[in-house]
Amino acid sequence: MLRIQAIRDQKDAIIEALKKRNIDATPLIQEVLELDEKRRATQTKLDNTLAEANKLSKEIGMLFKSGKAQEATALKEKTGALKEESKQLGDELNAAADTLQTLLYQIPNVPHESVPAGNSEEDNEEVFAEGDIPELTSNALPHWELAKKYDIIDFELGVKITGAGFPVYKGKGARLQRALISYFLDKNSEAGYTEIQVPHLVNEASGYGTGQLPDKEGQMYHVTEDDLYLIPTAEVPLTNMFRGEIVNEKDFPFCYTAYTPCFRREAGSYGAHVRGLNRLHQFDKVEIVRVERPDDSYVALDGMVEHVKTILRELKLPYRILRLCGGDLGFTSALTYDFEVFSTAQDRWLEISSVSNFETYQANRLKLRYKDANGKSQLAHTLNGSSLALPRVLAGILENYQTENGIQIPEVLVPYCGFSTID
RNA sequence: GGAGGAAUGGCAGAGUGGUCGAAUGCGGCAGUCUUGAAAACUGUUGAGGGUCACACCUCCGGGGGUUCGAAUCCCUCUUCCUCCGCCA
Repeated sequence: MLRIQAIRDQKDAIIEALKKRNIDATPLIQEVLELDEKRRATQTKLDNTLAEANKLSKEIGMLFKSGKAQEATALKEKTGALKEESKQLGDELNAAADTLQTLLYQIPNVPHESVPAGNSEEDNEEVFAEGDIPELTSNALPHWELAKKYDIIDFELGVKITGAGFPVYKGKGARLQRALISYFLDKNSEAGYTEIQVPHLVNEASGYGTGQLPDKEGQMYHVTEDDLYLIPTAEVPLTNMFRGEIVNEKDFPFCYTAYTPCFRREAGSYGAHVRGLNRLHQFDKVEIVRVERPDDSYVALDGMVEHVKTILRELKLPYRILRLCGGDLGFTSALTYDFEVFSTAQDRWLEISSVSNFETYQANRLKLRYKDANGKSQLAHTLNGSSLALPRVLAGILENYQTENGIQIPEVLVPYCGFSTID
């Protein structure tokens, strides 16, 4: 959520920047400012009323103490009207504050200046590419065929147990999954990210903290009995560790990594592009999250991008990095880099990581602050990225590493797997 | 799941109707002393709204109530602890 102070100070710049997202925020911002004005005016009135009531109460106390009960009783009568007034003003204040909050939730984050304008993924800007696209034989198979051929992933079995989008990994497939998780976690730990295990269900407040709520509840599985949500990403519990915290400036940066399964309803996604591992309701992901001092957050973002690069380099997968355009940028993000691996047998790019800087947008919702040198509270910056999402990396490995004699395991994974070929 | 107890500032912990945003200790920060550090001593140290700055207002787990007045009394929810039951 944008800071109301920022909207007051830089209204025009914010409206201008939001145009990159192809929205005209003018009416919304205008409404916000009017409401903010009203809220503050009401607050002042209420404060004055309460101040008067407080004063009277004190006087009554004194009078009773000095035995002047009659005068005290006379004063009591005056408080009735004040009470009535403050109640009404309080209700007005709450109503204004609630509406203001609702409006603020509707304004997306302001894109970073480097974000290109654009409407769709077509307009994303390729900023980097690396790795050779392998020459496959003419009878090369997409990963879902390979999974069946070597009996390592069973989609039908998942349908039987749960439903579409819940695959069952078997034998070397399961082992390869576990190897990837361990490998990613090890790489992240080496890079200074502290490994964490988090709950896979979160409460409503956490959903609001990172921005899944109130807008995207349809994307999360909701356990209504206990009012908990299955996490769509480890970002939610990891970032919410900091909800309501005031951290010490000298403790920056905070770097965490966690492996979790991720649950997404993916309502409305069907068709060829969601075949196999391309889009699932449950998948595994290793996430990295950072909390930074505002001045350092873009250096940190670059650092995260470099880190993910080293992993893909070691896996020897062909990939590219896109800077998302305004139209494709997530609601809460200021700048996002997507990593895509080339799926040779499908002849398409698959998104495997998304690395974002949210600046103060999440921190403002989370009330995640630090004390600056002057002892003032400031909002921190939050960032996160996948490092990495498993299914599409797996798809990339299966397809790009397929040979006549089976699927070769990338060298760095062999020690984790305990085998070098799936055949 | 049943019975009882508890929730106060970074932490510990006092406060059971008015002068309490809250004693005290620890921790943090600044200073004195010291070549420097430690110790000792002195000062300072919750958050939010509001203001040019003050004033002022709100917050003692969340919500509601009683009262002129609530950290303190009542209701309710949540969480934690103890005992019992169940159990990976």
